[in-house]
Amino acid sequence: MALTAERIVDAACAILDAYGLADLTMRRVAEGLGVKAGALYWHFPNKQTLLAAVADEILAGGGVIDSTDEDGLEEWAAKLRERLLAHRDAAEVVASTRAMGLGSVDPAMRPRNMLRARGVGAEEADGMAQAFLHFVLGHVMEEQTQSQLATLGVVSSFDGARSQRYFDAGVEILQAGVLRQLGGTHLRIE
Amino acid sequence: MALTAERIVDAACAILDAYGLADLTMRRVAEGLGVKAGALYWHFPNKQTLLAAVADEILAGGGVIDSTDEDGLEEWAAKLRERLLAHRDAAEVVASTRAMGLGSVDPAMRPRNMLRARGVGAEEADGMAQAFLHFVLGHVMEEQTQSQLATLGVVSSFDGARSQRYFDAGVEILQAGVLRQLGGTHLRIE
DNA sequence: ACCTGAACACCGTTCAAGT
DNA sequence: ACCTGAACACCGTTCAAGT
Repeated sequence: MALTAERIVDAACAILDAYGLADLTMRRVAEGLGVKAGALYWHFPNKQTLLAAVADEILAGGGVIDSTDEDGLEEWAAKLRERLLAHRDAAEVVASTRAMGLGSVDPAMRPRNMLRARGVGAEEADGMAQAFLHFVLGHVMEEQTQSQLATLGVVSSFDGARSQRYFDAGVEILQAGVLRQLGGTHLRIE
Repeated sequence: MALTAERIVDAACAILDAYGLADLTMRRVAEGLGVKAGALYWHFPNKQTLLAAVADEILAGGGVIDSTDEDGLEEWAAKLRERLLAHRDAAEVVASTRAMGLGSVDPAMRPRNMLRARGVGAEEADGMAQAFLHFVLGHVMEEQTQSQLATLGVVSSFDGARSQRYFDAGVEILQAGVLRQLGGTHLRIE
């Protein structure tokens, strides 16, 4: 089997899911492919770039454009959260990739387009989309580390239902804020 | 000079400011103090704990409780951002420390108390404070990596004014969302 | 073109031994 | 009590050399 970028990304994802970001090392990815670590550097210039490809895989994962255009910001946020929760430490991977300016899948594109389609100006839509994205990433990041700590028995237990409520509340606040700024005419809650 | 936890934290902060989080290693901190790396482990059980102490220092830094109680959420957010921008990679340090459940300074306490003082229920205030905090941390995290990348010449340049506008816009959206929920029908979190 | 072998310059952490 | 010396088990990355 030839070593391809895709196979490397898949192996990296498998390690991420099974052991977490801390154990996602070039040596372990190589080992999972029956290859030496140095071989990976023919396909990726460095670890960061590989991680960015993993982030892209996470964000693009499953249905490509399954969400109908009728969906609102709340649905988008919920779907992004689901996608992140599907892979261990995914929020951290995406957040750091994003911060470094890497990754070709921009998770803020959809909300930005949704807002623009409803008449919001370019910069304003950008700001709103970023606010949503920062909230989702921050929330899921904390969610994933907390649940991980609970699994390790370091902390009592992780209350998933409570976390879900906090997420919904945050999204609702953001949604309400957007509504208010638009004069409540362009957007609908729900 | 005796090696104390405080001196170690100060040395770590100095390295953080000068070289960034990537270069904040136990060995370098020790070197800065004219001591061997192993010595640090008599004062801190591990690197994470030292980093948590650094996060506390960053958050508590300067005026302890200088902000008057008359300040609103916007002022709090602006001050937190300022504090984070004062140290390189500070947002990342605080975010990861927070996610791990470490650190004794809780940056969400003030906004939570402010909201509670205005009659918001406990869980609701929690959710709102978290939404604000996630946004601020996410925003500043990206701000700091972007400006860092600009310094390294990797990316064209960092537009501070634009970033400031985005921050203000995000805070305003959140503020508007909170206002709306306080004014009209209360959001039910359950 | 694609991968191995082997090294380089690091890490965090531990712990006997010194003082 | 507090720190050194020295090791252990790793890292990411590079690159001559093999095929």
